[in-house]
Amino acid sequence: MARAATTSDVFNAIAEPRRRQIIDLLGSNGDQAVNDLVGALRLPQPAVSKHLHVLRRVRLVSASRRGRHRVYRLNPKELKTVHDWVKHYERFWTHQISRIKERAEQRARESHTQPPEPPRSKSQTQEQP
Amino acid sequence: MARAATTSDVFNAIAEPRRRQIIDLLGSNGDQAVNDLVGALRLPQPAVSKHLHVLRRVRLVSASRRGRHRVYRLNPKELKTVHDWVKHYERFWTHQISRIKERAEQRARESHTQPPEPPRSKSQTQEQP
DNA sequence: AGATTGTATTCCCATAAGAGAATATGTCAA
DNA sequence: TTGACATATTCTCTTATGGGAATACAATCT
Repeated sequence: MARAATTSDVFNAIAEPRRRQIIDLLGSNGDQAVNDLVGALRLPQPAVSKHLHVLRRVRLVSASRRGRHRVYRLNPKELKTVHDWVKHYERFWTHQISRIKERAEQRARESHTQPPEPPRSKSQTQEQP
Repeated sequence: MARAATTSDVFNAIAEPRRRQIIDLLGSNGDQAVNDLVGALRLPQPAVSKHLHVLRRVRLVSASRRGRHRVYRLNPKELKTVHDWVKHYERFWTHQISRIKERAEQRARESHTQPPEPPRSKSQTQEQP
């Protein structure tokens, strides 16, 4: 199997930095026509249209005609999926107290799931990628 | 140019559902050896090793030898990048009050950036992808 | 040393990507 | 109509993916 389509998922759609940039622009400046985004992103128009196409497939944006322009609007609710997933890990970097607590729980989990193995001569080694 | 490498970025790394699953497993069950993950994911071992390789490249996990096992540990701090980005949009779905406020601000932004265009015969049309 | 277990790496394949260039479609204006 | 403008679609190309299968490497046991 190849990599999942960018349109298969919000996670895949926002993996592309340009698309996050588009989201940010629509979020901070409000609705925009394609050419406004082209100007801001300094990217050829077809590229922008293609990115918008992906974002529309996953419903992160919606489009409406306005004269000859096509105005895009952010639909931020679709980002909730991402937020919901990643917020579980928020506690790991927020407050010192939570972090200390986390480490204790971590150790507890380890001692539950990892029954002490027989002693080993060469013990654990930290590795770099 | 092709799509950015999965190892180029935390965003790209977590686009793959299996890798998010691995992160979740390491997060909830604590450190795990590869075979533990293989059992939980019901995926061939090489596949798991490859996903772990990607996660290690972006520092989402670290590995250490323990006898013949290789134990992987989650490094959740790397998810902060994602959280920081997506939390800007949190207000859009949390409380009703914020939402109403947001809509007002949105309208304000629009009236600033979009000078009223000449009247149009066929007015705006909502479109589906 | 040889066998066994745990994990990583390599090779092949089908699929899709994003960029660039060219072109098609759609809408208003004279 | 013709033409200009705004946007979308289609083509080609290079590159990377993730799965499967086979194999390589590493550590321990007998």
